Amino acid sequence: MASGSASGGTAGKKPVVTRFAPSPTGFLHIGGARTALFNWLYARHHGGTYLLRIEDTDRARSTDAAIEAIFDGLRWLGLDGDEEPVFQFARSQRHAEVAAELLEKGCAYRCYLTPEELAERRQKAQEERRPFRIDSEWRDADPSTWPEGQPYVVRIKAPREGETVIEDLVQGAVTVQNAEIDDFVILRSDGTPTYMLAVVVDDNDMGVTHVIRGDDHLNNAFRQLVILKGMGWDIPEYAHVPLIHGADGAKMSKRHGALGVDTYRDELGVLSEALFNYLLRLGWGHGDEEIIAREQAVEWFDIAHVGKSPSRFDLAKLQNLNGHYLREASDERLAELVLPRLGGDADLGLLTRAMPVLKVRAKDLNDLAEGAAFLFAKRPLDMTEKAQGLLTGEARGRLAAIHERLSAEPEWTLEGLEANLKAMAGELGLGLGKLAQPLRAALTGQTTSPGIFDVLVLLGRDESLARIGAQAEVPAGSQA
RNA sequence: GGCCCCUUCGUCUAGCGGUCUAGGACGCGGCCCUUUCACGGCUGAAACACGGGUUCGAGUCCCGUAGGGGUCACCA
Repeated sequence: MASGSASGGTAGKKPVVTRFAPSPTGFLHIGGARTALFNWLYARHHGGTYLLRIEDTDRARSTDAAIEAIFDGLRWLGLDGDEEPVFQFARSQRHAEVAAELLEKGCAYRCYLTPEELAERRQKAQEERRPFRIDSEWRDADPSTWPEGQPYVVRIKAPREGETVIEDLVQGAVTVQNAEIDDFVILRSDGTPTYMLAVVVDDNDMGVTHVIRGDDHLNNAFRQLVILKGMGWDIPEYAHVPLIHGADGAKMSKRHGALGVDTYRDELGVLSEALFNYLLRLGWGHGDEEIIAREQAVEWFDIAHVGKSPSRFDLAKLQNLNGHYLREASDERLAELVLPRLGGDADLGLLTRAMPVLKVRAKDLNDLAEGAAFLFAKRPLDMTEKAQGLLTGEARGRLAAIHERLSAEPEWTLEGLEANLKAMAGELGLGLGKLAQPLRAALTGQTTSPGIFDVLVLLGRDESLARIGAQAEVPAGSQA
């Protein structure tokens, strides 16, 4: 076999099966979430199946907390698998069997080189400034010469001549010289499988037809092909999606702002549909469309429009999108999401009623909580510096007048209050702002808030008058 | 360093040889709306990395250069 290609000959005919296969060594980060999204979307679009597999063969680095965090993140985004997730470690017996079969077929060999010997050779190669490629003397050793009772790893016997082509759905035709592919380890000396073996076996056994993953795996695909061919298994379609980079253009890592999706949800107050939409548009597009809901995404999604170049994560755009979805969300839902972000005194009913005027000026749940805080503040209100500045002696005098006038307000409705205060401004020959701004300060302790009449109505007659009175009663000039 | 991949406004992208004096979105500036802040509307600045080809014609195809990224484990 001098050359070959992986155009996924038979895979196209079968019902689509995709999979998202994170390793549970940390939270579900943004890049993983997008990979999951693309897999989910592709499966849904083609009426196929989307599976989950936890790649926990690295026992030292895998944690239950990470597994839970990943499931939690996926659930939140609505990207749970269609079937129970597969745990890779539980299948190591099967992996070992495949390694044994490869050994039997002569597609793999026992390599008795020790890690120390390897390190030595590697270093020597580096000193001589030549590329290091494993060239084990065990590759062609007769199995009868394999020493029993000594530790060994199983290495795949990779072809050394010719070239291999992968027709990647995203990257197009990618060619690699077979000489570049080394005899990588498939079974460690302790008998456990390596990732390279495990993925291939599991993808095969799970019936995966389309491998959609980050393009940091592109080189691995060529290695995995060696195993696939050795076993004579069907070759899946590959789609290597470019990575998401941080704002600085480098691969996202924990140091480069790769946050867990839980951080976007809990700390940044992002809605899941906003993150869904944002992630979808990172690296994929459909004409000029920007706002794309879940259903629409399923209908439109295709690998053909996945870009080939890496994209940078832009928080500002996510926030803008989030603002859009916030305005679209129901008041009840938002109130429930915001309630825990407020102190214990918050009232769900009032919060819900305030939501329509609160959400138009928020881009995330934190903004919403901040904007709602005045509703539940206790007297005396904390004043921001700017609000304090608004409460001049003159302003306090006007507040006293407003207090008197509003005390007689019969209805306390938006319309009534607006008419009343506008009339008052007219009578005094003042712009409405001269009344509204001090009033805003007195009622909210801030210089920005929802419309002042909305504030009055939300707070209600008693609380409004009390807050106005509290600021009006202070004698002019005595403030700090 | 070897190998692989990528390259349209600051960012995400549309563009699949002529309809591109390059479109949309975020961000940024201005204007309008307005009691504040937002929202919304209008508007402005802002890009085909560079050099060669191919072609009647190139952002779109090919090659090179530069730049960027990825990958080179008994990690995944």
